[in-house]
Amino acid sequence: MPQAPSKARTATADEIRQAALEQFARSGYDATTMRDIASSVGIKAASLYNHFDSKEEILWDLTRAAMHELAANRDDALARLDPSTGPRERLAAFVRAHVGFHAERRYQAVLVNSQLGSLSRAHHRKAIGLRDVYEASLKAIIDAGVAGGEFKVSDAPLTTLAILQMGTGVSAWYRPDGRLSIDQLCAEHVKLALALVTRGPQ
Amino acid sequence: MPQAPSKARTATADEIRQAALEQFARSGYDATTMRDIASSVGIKAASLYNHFDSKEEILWDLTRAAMHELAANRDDALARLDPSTGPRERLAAFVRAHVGFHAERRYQAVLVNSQLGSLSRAHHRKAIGLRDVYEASLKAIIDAGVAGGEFKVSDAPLTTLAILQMGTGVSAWYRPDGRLSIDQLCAEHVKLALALVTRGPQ
DNA sequence: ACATATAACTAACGAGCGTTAGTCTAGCCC
DNA sequence: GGGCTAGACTAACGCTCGTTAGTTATATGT
Repeated sequence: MPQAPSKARTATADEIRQAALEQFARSGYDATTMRDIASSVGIKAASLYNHFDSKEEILWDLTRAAMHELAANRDDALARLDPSTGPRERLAAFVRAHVGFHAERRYQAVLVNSQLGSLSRAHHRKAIGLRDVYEASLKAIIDAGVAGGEFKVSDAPLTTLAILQMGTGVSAWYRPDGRLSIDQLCAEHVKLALALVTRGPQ
Repeated sequence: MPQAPSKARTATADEIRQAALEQFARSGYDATTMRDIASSVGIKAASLYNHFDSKEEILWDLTRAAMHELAANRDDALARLDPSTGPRERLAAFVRAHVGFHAERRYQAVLVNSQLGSLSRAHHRKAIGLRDVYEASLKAIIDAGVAGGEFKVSDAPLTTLAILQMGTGVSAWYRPDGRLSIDQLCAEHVKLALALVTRGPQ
């Protein structure tokens, strides 16, 4: 029992993280074995325990990091805006960040979107909490737009989920060699999201 | 090796289907054991093999049925329309059927949306084929609306996926005792979908 | 009533899983 | 240069998995 519990930032630990992320996202947590992960890194399964305490700890390490990076990515995008920026531009910035993350870092996105159920109960609760905060941050933008009269929505909570869900889905089908670049994808999604909060002349 | 290979429509087989559906949807295919399923039905794991040849066959039986019922549900909704019905009403009917299915039969929907990866390669291919046909049927409605000038979209394939994804997401969070009834949910989603194909005055 | 088929049971197999124990080796610090 | 430690290794444990074999009981059809 040598080193610090889990925060190890060594090169091998990062290789393990990378291999586990790809396989958890591609095949699912249950279908991925410790021997699979170790083999990708070029070591034996038992050696993984020099870097992580358990398989679930690897999943949680990855999930936690992905969710924090998703939030940080959004914060960066919104922080770049002038404080007086209106809701339309704030929504656009959120959607660009959201969709960009789900395309550019789709393995992390897939993990967050489909493997939360494999976490321990305590970690699952924390993940749901982070997700709720993330959702609330979009809802706040929409609510502000509605309050200011720039947005018109029939049901704000449902519209929030719809916008998130459109972008989340990107991680399921996006491929780097696809028809649209990430910038185009983000731009299209911004148009779609704005359409959802702008009741046209019916 | 007694009975017909797999088409058995006995009461016990249906109980097995029901139990497996719930647990596959709730916990995932890999995390559900044959002993879990058998226990829900009140029999032993070995007895499951009087009704199905393998665990994967249960999953495929359920997946296949769910996808066919999803398509049949859409066909019913569209068949009720007058042949001269315009694209807006056709899109509305599709979305009502799509969202209604994903709320009312969310276990089947979850299976189709998140457990396809556990199918054998041959079955997986068939499932992807059915999904592609389903997606194409929505795209055809959108294309028709664009061709007729009733719809204005920036990117038809992306808009198709966005509408599907909004509805698909419902199966992940809908609960029968939730804030909105299924009818309300469908009506809201129709509004959202129509907003996506109707470029307002920007 | 008796043969037959259906569908349950108990028992177990072989494989694979996450994980642990104990060992060996190479590089770093005094 | 000798001790120490990080991190790899081999071996194996205990468990659970899907599945099979063989047996038994309960209905049904004539």
